[in-house]
Amino acid sequence: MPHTYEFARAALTVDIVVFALDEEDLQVMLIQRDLEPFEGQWALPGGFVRVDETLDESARRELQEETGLQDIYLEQLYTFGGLKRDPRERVVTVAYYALVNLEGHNVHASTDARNAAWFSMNDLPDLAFDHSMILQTAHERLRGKLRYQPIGFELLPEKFTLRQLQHVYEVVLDRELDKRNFRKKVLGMEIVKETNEIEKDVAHRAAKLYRFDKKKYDRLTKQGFNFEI
Amino acid sequence: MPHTYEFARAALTVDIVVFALDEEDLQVMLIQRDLEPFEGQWALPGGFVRVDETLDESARRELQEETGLQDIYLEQLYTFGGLKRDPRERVVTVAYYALVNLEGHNVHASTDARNAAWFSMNDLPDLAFDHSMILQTAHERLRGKLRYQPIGFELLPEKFTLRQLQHVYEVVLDRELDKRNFRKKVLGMEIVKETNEIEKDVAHRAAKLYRFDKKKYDRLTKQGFNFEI
DNA sequence: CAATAATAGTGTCAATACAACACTAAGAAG
DNA sequence: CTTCTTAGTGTTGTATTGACACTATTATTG
Repeated sequence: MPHTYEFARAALTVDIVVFALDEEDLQVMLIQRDLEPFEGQWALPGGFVRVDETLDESARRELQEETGLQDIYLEQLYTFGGLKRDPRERVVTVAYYALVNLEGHNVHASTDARNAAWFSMNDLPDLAFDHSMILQTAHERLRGKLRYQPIGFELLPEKFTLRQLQHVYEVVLDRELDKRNFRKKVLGMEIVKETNEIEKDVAHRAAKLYRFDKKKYDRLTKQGFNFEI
Repeated sequence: MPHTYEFARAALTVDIVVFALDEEDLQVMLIQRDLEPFEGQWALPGGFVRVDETLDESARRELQEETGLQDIYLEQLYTFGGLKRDPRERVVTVAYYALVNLEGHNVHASTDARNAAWFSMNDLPDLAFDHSMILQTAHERLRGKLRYQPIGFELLPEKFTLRQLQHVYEVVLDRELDKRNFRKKVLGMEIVKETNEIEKDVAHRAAKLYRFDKKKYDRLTKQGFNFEI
């Protein structure tokens, strides 16, 4: 047994699972690769980490470059370090996941001469590298986190109806919720506050708009409050 | 703005937060560094990832080399990639946390001519690098995870009393639990099964020993059962 | 061997939280 | 003014939680 080993100086990338919500489904942003390997295939947005940036910075930069998204919810997910996950050489990737609302941000359909698009989580193409596994891990994490922490707001515009909020939970948790119980619970937690506006341009009675009460949320969190839904 | 950037080929390490439980406190294993930087200071066990091993393999190998521990609960925690976390050069570390029971494994007090020791989480020395932050992150994760998943068994020997199990929860969650309610809950979940043995060498009535019922646990988990305590 | 000391082991009840359930109100569209 | 669509609202039975105190068993000690 040798006394010295070759240490990995792995190429380091970040990959980002960007979730959003349309009327129906949970959506994820994918980018069509314009380079080998996996040229033409769909993949998660991401890229190499630069020497002068932290992992978080790198993830934010890639997101901005590839999708135009800025100032959104972003959280580190997991680090994937399989030996053969990139056929060229060893590449370790730090995966992140992000939540955006489609109304508030206008997402580049295409940047860097690359083709970017939203896909429903219920109708995904084959993905490059091990990105399917990363995506699955992100989906599980989102479900788990939403259950206990109010991150559903990140998928909605600043002002939203309780119907929309319920829809977030139904889509992500993949089960129907009772309207009355849901409203009781959310209003009971007192982490949304009513605005004096109502939704516009709907062909029926308009619902009140609410806003996430971050201050109250932070105060309750410090007291160890539990936001289970 | 240049068209090419220098990509990070960061040195990659793993660091492992090994938790155990003594009669009183949650304990963590630390190793006294015998090299610069931070020579003489206490640090988490860990080391460089080799080119031919995955991250998980690397974590298990380091754990084995530095503490003699094998076949224990090990889970990836978070990846720390701050620019200055190592004063020599950029080093990205993938942190893991592990749970062991002190009775079942005999842990090297010392390996590699290094000084290894258990420290109470309530009485920690200054740590090298950003290891205090890693340790804090691990502690939060352990608390969060224990709350919803039955990993408390990993800190106990194969056969244990309900008193011991309750103690795990009390120490990790840092609050007292009611004995009757705790027993009701754990037995109600049916994920422990009684052995026909009792504890030995105690100066009072001996308690029954139980064993974690992994099969039942797996079955219930697949059905989406929730193990909240 | 009797008394003591230490922990094992057990049940009830009140308060709270949860889940199931259906109708009226408001506004838009024709 | 009729119809359509979604907003908005309470009650009740059931299950879960949390608070609470005593007897049983075993080892130890005098």
